[in-house]
Amino acid sequence: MNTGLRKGKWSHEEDQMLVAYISRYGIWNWSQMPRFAGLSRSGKSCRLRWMNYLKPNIKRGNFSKEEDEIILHSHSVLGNKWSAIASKLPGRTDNDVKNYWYTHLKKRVSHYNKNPATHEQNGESDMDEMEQPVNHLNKVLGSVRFMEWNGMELGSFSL
DNA sequence: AAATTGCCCAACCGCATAATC
DNA sequence: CGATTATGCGGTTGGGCAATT
Repeated sequence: MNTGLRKGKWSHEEDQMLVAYISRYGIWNWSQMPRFAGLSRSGKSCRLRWMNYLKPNIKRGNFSKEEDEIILHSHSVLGNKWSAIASKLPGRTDNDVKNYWYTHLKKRVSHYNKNPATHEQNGESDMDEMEQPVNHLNKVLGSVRFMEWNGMELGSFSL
């Protein structure tokens, strides 16, 4: 049964609508919000998009060596507790950590476990180009609007 | 130049837990 | 209280792009 809700990648316009709505009314109920915001999306989809992409202060760009260390160590202690691991990394989301783990870190683990002291010396890190953490919201909203939106009390959203 | 393979990650799904009725 | 509804989490994957053949 098709519910008529959109799925898949978020368009620029949808991003705008979600941010515009949340910036005005905050987060009160994910499952009801999309119809008030004029979005043909499930609440789940909206929440995910916000949490992983549109929410302020999300760090983008490559992970630092320090972040690698924290993830590798935390994972060795906690296992696949992505949310718990991400909470140790300001600005990183659980999804990002999970993706990064599977795509970049997992292959290092056997070596890391056997030889934690030396795992650093092979220059296997992906940190080379010093790339600027592009704020995607600038593309979405334009920097002026973004600033006034980002400047408002984020605490009132309860993240 | 075209086809194939590999890599990456945004977003999905199902389920567990928490909140609300 | 039990039932229903909302949120949060982790595993998984579709599809785009890059690299390779």
